[in-house]
Amino acid sequence: MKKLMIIDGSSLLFRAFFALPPLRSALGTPTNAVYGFLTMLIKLYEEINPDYIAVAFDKGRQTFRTELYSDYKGNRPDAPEDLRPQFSLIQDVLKAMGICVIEEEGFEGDDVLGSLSKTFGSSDLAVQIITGDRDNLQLITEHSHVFLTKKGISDMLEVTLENMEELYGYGPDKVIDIKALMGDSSDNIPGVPGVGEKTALKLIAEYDTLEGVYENIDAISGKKLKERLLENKELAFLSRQLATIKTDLQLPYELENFVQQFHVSEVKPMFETLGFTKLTPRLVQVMGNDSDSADEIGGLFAVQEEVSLDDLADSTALTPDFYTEKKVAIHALFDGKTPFRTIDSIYIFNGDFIVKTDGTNGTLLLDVLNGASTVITTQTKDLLEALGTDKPAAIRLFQDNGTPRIHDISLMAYLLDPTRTNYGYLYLTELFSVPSIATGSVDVECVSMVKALFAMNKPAVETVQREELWRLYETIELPLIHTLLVMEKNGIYINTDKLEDTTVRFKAELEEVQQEIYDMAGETFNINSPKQLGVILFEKMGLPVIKKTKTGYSTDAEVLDMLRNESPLIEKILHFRTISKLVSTYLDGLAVLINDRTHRIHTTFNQMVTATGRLSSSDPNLQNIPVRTEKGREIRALFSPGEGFDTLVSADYSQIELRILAHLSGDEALIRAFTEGKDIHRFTAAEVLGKAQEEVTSEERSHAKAINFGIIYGISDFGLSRDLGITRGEAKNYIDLYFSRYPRVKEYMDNMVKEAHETGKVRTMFGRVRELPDINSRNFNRRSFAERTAMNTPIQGTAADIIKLAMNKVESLLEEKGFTSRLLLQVHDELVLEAVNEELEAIKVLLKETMESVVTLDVPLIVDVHDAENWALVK
DNA sequence: CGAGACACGC
DNA sequence: GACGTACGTGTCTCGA
Repeated sequence: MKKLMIIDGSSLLFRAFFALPPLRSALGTPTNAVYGFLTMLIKLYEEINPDYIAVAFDKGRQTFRTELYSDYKGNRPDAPEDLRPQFSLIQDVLKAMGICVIEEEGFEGDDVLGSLSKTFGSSDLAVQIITGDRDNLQLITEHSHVFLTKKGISDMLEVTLENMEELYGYGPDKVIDIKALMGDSSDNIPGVPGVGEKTALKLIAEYDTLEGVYENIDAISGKKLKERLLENKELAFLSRQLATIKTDLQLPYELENFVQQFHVSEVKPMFETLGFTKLTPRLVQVMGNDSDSADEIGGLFAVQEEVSLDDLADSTALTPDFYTEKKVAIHALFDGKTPFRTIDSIYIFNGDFIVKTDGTNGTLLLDVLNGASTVITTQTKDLLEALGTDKPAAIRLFQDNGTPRIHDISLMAYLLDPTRTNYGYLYLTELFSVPSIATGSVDVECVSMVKALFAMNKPAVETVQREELWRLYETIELPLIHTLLVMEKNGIYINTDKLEDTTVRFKAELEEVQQEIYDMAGETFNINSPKQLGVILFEKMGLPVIKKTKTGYSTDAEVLDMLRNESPLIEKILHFRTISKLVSTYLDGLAVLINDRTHRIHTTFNQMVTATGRLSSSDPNLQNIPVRTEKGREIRALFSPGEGFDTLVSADYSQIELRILAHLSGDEALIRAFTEGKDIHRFTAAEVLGKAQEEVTSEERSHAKAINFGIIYGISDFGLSRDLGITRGEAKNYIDLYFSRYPRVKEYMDNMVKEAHETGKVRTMFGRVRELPDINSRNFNRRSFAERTAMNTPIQGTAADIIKLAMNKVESLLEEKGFTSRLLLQVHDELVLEAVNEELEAIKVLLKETMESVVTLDVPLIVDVHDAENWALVK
């Protein structure tokens, strides 16, 4: 049912004024009452979520009541000086917020409330009257409720036809008759002198109305009382007239006038002037926004309908009836550290009821998750983590017919647009057009979240299916959650003795180099500060400035490399940088992340970070452990098989991206190179230079390697010239030559860019999509970037698809065959496992066969598998 | 606390 | 002629 909220503006403003300490805007205007009023308004929106709203104010001191009785409200003091200007201020603010403000000359706000309530209240429209004045209780009907402000500004009491008798001992119809007898000192309504609340209540309870009292006057016991009643009969009837709120004013309003037209752009500047900095977003959240500045406020939607915690049941409600064969939405809060967190509390919504419970009864929760037909959540990995122990919880991801049971809405959103930085509720509610999350207590928010989740399920699934991403979700991404969690929980062992030893040695070396640098520079400075280093190199020593950054001289490795011959100091700086990086990021960084219980390192694999579909790894990042330099490999050598395991195994795809390029482009020469098992860089050099492969020099090969690399990334002659230290013209020649030898590659690249221009997106072999909004930008930079992305993403993304598919398959085979050996890491084109000797050969075969056959391309996929006592030697 | 510079991986 | 290899994460400095 729709709701009309009518606010007694004068009453609320008074309340707010006295409830809050004095506040002033920067210009000195008192603002506390206005601020308090708005705070109450937000609260009301949260509680009532009205469809229509009007605010009524008193107008003029002279009303029909003062004509009847000149002393009406005669004893009321003037409003405080600081309050008076706030009456017009609040009206301006409300009007700016698109809220209908009503004043009626000669009448009080109450009369407007009464008349609106009478006019509009019906079985189709519930009226909610907001006031601090109990007189308004007379307006209560079956269609109109009164919310009375109590103490402060946040406490409200809803009075209805049903509960009024209980609360006050009488109903709405008695209010005016009681008042007629007892009077009201605040309004200076006389009543019958000597009759107070008690007597008035008793009389009306007995005789119903004022008329009834006088008709039965003889039956009234107490001589004095009878006398007073008779003496003041006229005054009593006058008092009743004064107390009676008018409900028959003809007001020129239609319901449509009470639809709020909220425009942030109009309200925000006003609030800024008043100094209400935090109010705008809160208002936007509860009132929604008329799209005029969705970007500015983050595109919030209308807030959810009222979130009541009254129906929040505990775990006793989790009977099979609650979840069996039902869709449930789940949101949980966690305790502890990854990947061994536990559930602090969990909210489960089955579309009708919400249960909140803790994680103590894990079996029950597993039953719920496995008994439901569909589990809707954004926390699949976290739930599998917290409900399992050293392995992911045994929760079925698929129904028997193979369709996903777990609907991870965040993961779906990632597939729909992988370029975003987060997939939280704020974004999801907007993306799938459901009301945004209510704010308030943790309970209110979590309840609001499970409700939102439930509502998102349908639009999310439909959108994913419409965008042809469902298959990707079910065949790759959903099962991957399990695989990733297995690896996270497994963790990888680090040789701590060796770690300590290496740390000591590297730190000593760092000290030494640092001292040498200070000696050579003739002063001490912070070598880690590019700014200070720049001063030494380019000002003190006068070395040529090669490159500048936004903030000063560039001192990066490329620059220092060019300055190598200028001073022996440069070499030392580079050396310092290398060691410093290894010590801080890797040695010290890894040491603090060794788990106390497992003595292993447990990274987090993130599935929803990269724009291309790759994984990322963090805390720590185990995908960028050094490998290129001798010193760096000392870090890598720290990673070893843990207790109960004998060796580390690495399986890496050889040239997977170039192979994918060969397949996708269909280029004959490239396909032939791979089919014949050629060294692709040597082959390319020979092709491009038009000579025999045996005659290719190592320099020529490395140039070709750089070209191959560049091709994958969307080459430019400038980039290549910089990489190879050749002129741009020469680089361009190389590229042209490359494309002339691999014509279908050129064609493929052009096609990708063309397709992107036409459709605004590109896809991988498995349908993973990436939108390229800048592809038709007039800005050269942005457009060029998008074009390179169009060339690179299908290749890199397809590689990501393939290895994800492979690792899922490897994991399920390891489980199926009951191997002890297990997956530890994925590094883009490499899987790392720890194995026991008895299984080693079988594992190696399993890896090679599984990974190579996971997809059939026009070129062979080749996987190199090795094992060794540490990760550095596994090659 | 965020931006910038830098460096590590694929 | 612009811009100038894709994709990440972590550490450190520096200034608000």
